[in-house]
Amino acid sequence: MTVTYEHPRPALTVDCVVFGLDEGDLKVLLVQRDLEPFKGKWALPGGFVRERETLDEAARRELEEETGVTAVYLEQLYTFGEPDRDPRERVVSVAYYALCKLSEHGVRAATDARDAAWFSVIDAPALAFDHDHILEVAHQRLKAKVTYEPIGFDLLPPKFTLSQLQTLYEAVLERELDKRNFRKKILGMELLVELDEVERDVAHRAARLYRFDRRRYEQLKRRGFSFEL
Amino acid sequence: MTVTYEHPRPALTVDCVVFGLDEGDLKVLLVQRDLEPFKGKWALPGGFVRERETLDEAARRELEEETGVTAVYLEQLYTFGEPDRDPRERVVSVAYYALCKLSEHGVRAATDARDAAWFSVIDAPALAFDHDHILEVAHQRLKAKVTYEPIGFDLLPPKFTLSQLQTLYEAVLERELDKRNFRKKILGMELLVELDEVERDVAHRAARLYRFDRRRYEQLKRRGFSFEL
DNA sequence: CCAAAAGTGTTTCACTTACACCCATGA
DNA sequence: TCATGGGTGTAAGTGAAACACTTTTGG
Repeated sequence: MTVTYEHPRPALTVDCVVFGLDEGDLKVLLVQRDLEPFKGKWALPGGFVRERETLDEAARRELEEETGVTAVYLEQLYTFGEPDRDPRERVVSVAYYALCKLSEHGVRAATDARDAAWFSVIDAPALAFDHDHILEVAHQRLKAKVTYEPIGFDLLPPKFTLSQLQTLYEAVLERELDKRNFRKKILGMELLVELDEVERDVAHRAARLYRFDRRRYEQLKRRGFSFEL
Repeated sequence: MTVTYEHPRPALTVDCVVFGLDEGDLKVLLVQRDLEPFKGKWALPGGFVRERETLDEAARRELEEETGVTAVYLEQLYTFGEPDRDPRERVVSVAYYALCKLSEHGVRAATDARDAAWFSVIDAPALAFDHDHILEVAHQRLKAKVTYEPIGFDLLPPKFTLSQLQTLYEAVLERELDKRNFRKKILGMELLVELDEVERDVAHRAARLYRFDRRRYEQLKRRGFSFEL
């Protein structure tokens, strides 16, 4: 038996809010539009979902095509479907947010891709479509999520100092943290592995490097442990 | 200037996971399909998004059309877009979850609408499409959200006893709570108004009735208060 | 008077918070 | 030797958790 349907079919896109961390500054990756509408304006990377791909795949693909960024933490954020969010026609957009290690992607995004660049999240330019709003929602979500899931590590290089980690949290949460209490809490979770290495090329005492033990986290989580900052 | 686009256009639907509370039992509202595919199977209420309505509006409309339920807490949950989640063609579904006072909607849903009925969330029947999965995700979300936003009150009648409230939390969270600690905590938030009324027609000491002071909650929230169970 | 649920305080323990100085290093 | 951030402990306070009996009411 075959059934036929008649119903409107809005266009479907994915858009990605990609966060990166640059020296204590939370940044977002934007692309400059080279087509109308909003030609010349900055926007979130994204594009149409293809026939046979999942939404997650579409987000990853568009991100890679438009900015060269790959292999990041990626999570669906929210779906925006106001009828007039695109002036041409109805376009429903499934928004994602992503975290990436700016150290590994900073260059490619600027060269490889058409017109991609990193902007500070505070004082980003006015964006095309409703992308300001999407960015806002993504930032809120990141702030919330970072306190109860250890996703912050996806913004740092694999080896990092405790100060870098603290600076990351201060940047994302937009408030200062107490150094001793922060270290006590983080180390007390036993999710970090202390490496036999220190940072290099600093004009002061070199800090010890750590790495995040993701395997251990998964293990603890299964036993009911919950990350809490 | 006119721009024309070529890209696939999946069908777009909304589906609603409606929760209700029946005597300490968390229930979900389902409709029986009267068309192929999955004819005769139970499914989440939902349907196609119209040309000029927002996704939220579509969710509310479909819910009302299919089950008669109105005026509930409604929040977007997640968008499901696996290419083969619908056997006919590609259908992307924006899922919502809703809370309603079963006391006010129990009857209508069973009579007014085609084939709607309430099922216990634990031991619901196997559902059409990927609706089992959607229900699962919604339940997880509800469990999480109920601990940091006072949305549980949307499952209770306007006037309720502390025991009812505790039973609600126990049902949603699937664990027991300590009576004295629960009351201490809830009353300490000063979000409940003690009424000059007690419950009626019970074969034991009648409990005092309370109502949730939403206005006060909004006020406190703006001052930085955060609900936490 | 019995059954059933309402209502009520205290103690213990763990965790959060506030807080300041010495150390190691490279310039 | 100086400037810069690295690294460390304790005390006080707050909030969570455990726990049992008396009261009220209707049947």
